[in-house]
Amino acid sequence: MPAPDLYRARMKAASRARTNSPAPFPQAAGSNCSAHNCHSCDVRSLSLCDALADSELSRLDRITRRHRTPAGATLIREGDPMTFACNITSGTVRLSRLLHDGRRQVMGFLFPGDFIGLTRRNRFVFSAEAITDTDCCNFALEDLETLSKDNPRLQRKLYEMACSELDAAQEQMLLLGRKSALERVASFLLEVRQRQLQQGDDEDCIILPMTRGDIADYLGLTLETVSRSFSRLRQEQVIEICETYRVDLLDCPRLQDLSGNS
Amino acid sequence: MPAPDLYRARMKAASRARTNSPAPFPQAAGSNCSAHNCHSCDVRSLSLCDALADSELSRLDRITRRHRTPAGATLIREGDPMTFACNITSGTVRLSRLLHDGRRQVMGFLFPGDFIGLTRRNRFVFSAEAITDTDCCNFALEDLETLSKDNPRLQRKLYEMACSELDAAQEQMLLLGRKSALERVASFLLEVRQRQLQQGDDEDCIILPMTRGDIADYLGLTLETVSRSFSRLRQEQVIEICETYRVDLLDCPRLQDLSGNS
DNA sequence: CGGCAGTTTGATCATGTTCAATCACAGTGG
DNA sequence: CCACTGTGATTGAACATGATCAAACTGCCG
Repeated sequence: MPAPDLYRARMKAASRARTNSPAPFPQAAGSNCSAHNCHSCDVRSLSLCDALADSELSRLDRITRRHRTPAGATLIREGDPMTFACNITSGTVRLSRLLHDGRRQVMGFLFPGDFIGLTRRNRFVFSAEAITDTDCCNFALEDLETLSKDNPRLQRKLYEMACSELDAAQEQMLLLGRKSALERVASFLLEVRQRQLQQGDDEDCIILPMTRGDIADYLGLTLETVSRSFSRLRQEQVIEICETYRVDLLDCPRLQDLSGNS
Repeated sequence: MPAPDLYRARMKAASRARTNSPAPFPQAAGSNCSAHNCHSCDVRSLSLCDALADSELSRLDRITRRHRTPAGATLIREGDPMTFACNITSGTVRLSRLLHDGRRQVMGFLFPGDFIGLTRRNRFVFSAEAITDTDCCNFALEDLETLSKDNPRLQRKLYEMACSELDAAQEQMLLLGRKSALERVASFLLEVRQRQLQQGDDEDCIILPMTRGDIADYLGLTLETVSRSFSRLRQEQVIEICETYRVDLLDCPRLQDLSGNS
């Protein structure tokens, strides 16, 4: 059973810990994206907006359904019919898949700008759970298809997003198939750093809103092994664990070496 | 070092073993696909053809460069600039990635109809090697982009291929992250069966043109572990190893159970 | 026949898992 | 205010799965 309260506490603390914490959703709802000054885009930019000309944005607006999901709650349940796609605008989401006996594989962590729905299946094969309070924009699949039919740029954008995800998935296959526990954890820390750089947080102090168990299920390890790897990196002065969910990357070049990516 | 001669021998034997062995490339070069009666499509159907109206096929024809690669030879070297995409029309190709110290992860095996080039990177991050003699159609990336720019159906087809690959990659992440050795091997056999069903070989006797080492590097195991898993499945009467590279699936339901997919 | 590449099988080893105890921290209630 | 509780993290010890090392086997080709 998840513990929404604790998750929310973690989220709040993590949020506080960020130097320039962005305005949360309720305030941002009426604000406009810098590129288009439009309603559909959020502060952090809704990735589909980039693909649309100003004149087409109102159509996107009309098919957009905003949702807020509290930390610990479920956005999508494994097996749900795939009737909509979803764009995260704030928060962190965990995508995971279960084997019949309860073994879990976390397929990925989603941050603002990330998209759910790049699949040809007619049901979701993973569940999506909010790790922190999460805002997203949902689009009925048929609406999105209608819109993309006469929007080559939107179609192109979807294609590019799928390709990017594929690149990331292949990177993860290499990690899961061939890397040692320490290499996996080092790679993970660098991946999170990379994501947070893209978000504009340009420090070497990274926020990990997910639990050690989540990280373990993402890396194909147990939470104990993840914890031991963190400890070892700390002992070797490569990282500093400021708080459980806040890690300072003291020596990124070293971390790069340890990640196995030459 | 690869052993081209042996690979070729394996391929020939495997080919002979198929009941309805299709005509190899040299003869098929002038033949036309059933759907369009066109030059670009091969007997086994070139996936891009499906997306094009008859009138547009000549444009595809003009940018198509056919290649034959002998077994054991390299189509793409890791690090090569991504200047072209590639559609396999016959044969089997291995996509693999190396870690600096030589550990190898096989990202996938490609069969007729499969496509290389669904990425946003400007260099190939994997190498592609022909396991058997292989025919493919190459397209300069800029030509393909020009063509897809005013062909929404082609753009859509590329998007769908990327999504399919993504679904497959996520399946593989679950396998690599959470399945036991035996479950991985069982899943692999069923995957190959599924692929060969799609190719029209509707028997429970599957052909494995790749070596045990290739399979191991695909499943994140060692070749010894793969071999032992095969032996165990044989002992338990779930499969019969007719020849090294030909396996009879005696009990598919059982294999399904053993694969971990409930 | 001998050599070679690939496979199979056995014995030993090591990495990461499992089981278990303790710690840390926040929230809660007497 | 402080003990009590619950969740998650850390650390230790024993264990197991799969890796590594090694030898024998198979089939093909020269």
